[in-house]
Amino acid sequence: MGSVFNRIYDVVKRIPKGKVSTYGIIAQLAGNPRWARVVGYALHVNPFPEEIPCHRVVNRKGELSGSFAFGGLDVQRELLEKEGVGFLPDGRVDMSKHLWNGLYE
DNA sequence: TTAATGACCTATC
DNA sequence: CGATAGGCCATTA
Repeated sequence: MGSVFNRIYDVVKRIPKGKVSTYGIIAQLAGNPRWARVVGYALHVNPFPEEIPCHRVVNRKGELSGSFAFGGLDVQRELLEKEGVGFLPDGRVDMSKHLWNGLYE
């Protein structure tokens, strides 16, 4: 297909287990740092939720998305915790420890 | 083709 | 620190 969406999906698929990433970083890895919103839209229409780990994608603050299409924020939180991702008392993801910047897999 | 939309981000008050 | 405003881009109708 070659569209931007596919690039975004490809990047999201590369997120290692136990790591999380932000829309901005994914956009940057996809090719353009200004595709943050496009990333959100791409995941919103997520055609293959089983292959695209959108639960590992959070916003800049580390908060989980409100319009999560998997089953709710609780499910996403459990999935992340199950993968070893730590959460802060605020209910946010510990970005300083689990943030994936695309340097490794 | 034009206009509208959105799971964002940054800067400013 | 919280709230507000603006910008940004591809995709859809």
